[in-house]
Amino acid sequence: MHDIRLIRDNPDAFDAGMARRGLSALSGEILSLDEARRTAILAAETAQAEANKAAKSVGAAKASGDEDEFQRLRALVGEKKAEIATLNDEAKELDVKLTDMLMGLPNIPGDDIPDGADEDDNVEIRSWGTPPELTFKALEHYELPAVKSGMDFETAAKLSGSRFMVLSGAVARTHRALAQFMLDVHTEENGLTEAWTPVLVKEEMMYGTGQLPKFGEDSYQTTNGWWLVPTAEVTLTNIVNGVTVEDSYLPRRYVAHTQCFRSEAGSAGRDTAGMLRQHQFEKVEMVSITRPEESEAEHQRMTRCAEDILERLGLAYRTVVLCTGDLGFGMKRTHDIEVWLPGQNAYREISSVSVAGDFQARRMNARYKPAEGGKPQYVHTLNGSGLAVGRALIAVLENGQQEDGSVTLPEALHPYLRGKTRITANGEMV
RNA sequence: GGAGACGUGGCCGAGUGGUCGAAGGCGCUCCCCUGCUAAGGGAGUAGGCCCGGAAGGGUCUCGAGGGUUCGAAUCCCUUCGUCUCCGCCA
Repeated sequence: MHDIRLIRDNPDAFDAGMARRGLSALSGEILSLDEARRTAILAAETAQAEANKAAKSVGAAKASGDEDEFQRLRALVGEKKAEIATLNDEAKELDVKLTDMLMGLPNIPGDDIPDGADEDDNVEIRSWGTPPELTFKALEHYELPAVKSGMDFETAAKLSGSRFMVLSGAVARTHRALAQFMLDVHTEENGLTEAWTPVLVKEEMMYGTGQLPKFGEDSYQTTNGWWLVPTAEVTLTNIVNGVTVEDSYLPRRYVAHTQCFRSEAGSAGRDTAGMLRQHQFEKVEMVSITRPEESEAEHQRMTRCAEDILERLGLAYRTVVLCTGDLGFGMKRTHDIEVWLPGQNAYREISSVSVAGDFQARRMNARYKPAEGGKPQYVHTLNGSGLAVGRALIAVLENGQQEDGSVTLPEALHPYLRGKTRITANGEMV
């Protein structure tokens, strides 16, 4: 959410920021609403102050035995009551209106990110590794002989419908190994704190990180009002919801491995084959809570943490910075990391690492006490996948495919597979 | 799920209708005293919002929301959470 004071102080800069998001100038409307709100608050509080003053005198009048004055003041406060209620309602209504408006507006893109309409305008900032040169026609993951028996979409469709999968045998085990591997690297070498969180959350938390109010269709809600998290960003970031932490708490770096649930409402027909885009998937998610001055460096650090996983797995990738048109609602800057998928002959997103600045912190009211003293300040928040486990599985399978139909598994995973190194063409792990 | 208890400032803990944003203690900050890692004395020590150039003032907040009342931390209702006992359970 935006700071109304900043909009007041510099409406043009605000409008310019929104313009980069393709939104028309809104500061005029916002500021007139803000002014009406403040006028109403002033009126309500003035009336309240008068009533409070009289109410305080009532006791004194009673004590001094001045019955007339006592009755007069009683009546006065009684009269004020209705007036106050009306003024209060008005002020509250305007305040809600303003908050609703601000809650619906996206974050202002960072100065350094490219303008653009869609993903075609994203800019590559680095790449690593080279796509394997295969002497045979590369298959997609679900076509691989080694995978066929371990990835069952028909049974999944029977159980749950489309965009679900059932994994079994060597494929299921590789999937599990990947998640364990990522967690170990992040906790033992990248300095992140492991967390385990709910995947059902209160509605308020979805507002905190920005899924609501605008993107409710993308997620699932239970009949009693819980939301299924589309990413552990929701739980990990909202750990500091409503909290003022000590300076020493920062920077705080979490990593969690959770299920994620997405309706994929807007992507009908896209990536329907295989397990690239599912309603339920696993992700190892990183979240950092930082001091404001640290968040930019943290964004680089977190991006490296994600890239690190791919490098250890020997998977070629490229990292792009999203242009304004592709940038998520609550983010200032996002790095997408795209892994090479031989079966698609393309780089596909496997991680998205973003810095939100104080945008989420304002929504959550998450603050810290600066070491140098003074008022509490909003923290900055960042989140990134490290990595999407299902997609990592796809990448490992496709990049390891051999001409004989078997799959060679990355060395980094061998310890997690008790020394097994490959999946044979008939789906056996050996 | 049933029965009961509780939820106050950084912490502990008073406070059952008025002068309580809230005693006292601890902690912390500053100052004084003290020739030395002790003791003592004094002052200060929540946040949001509104007005104001500032100083300062107003308002709200005693888990949250609503109500009773001229007036609520104190009474009533709802709700969330914690604890104890019983039941159930991965």
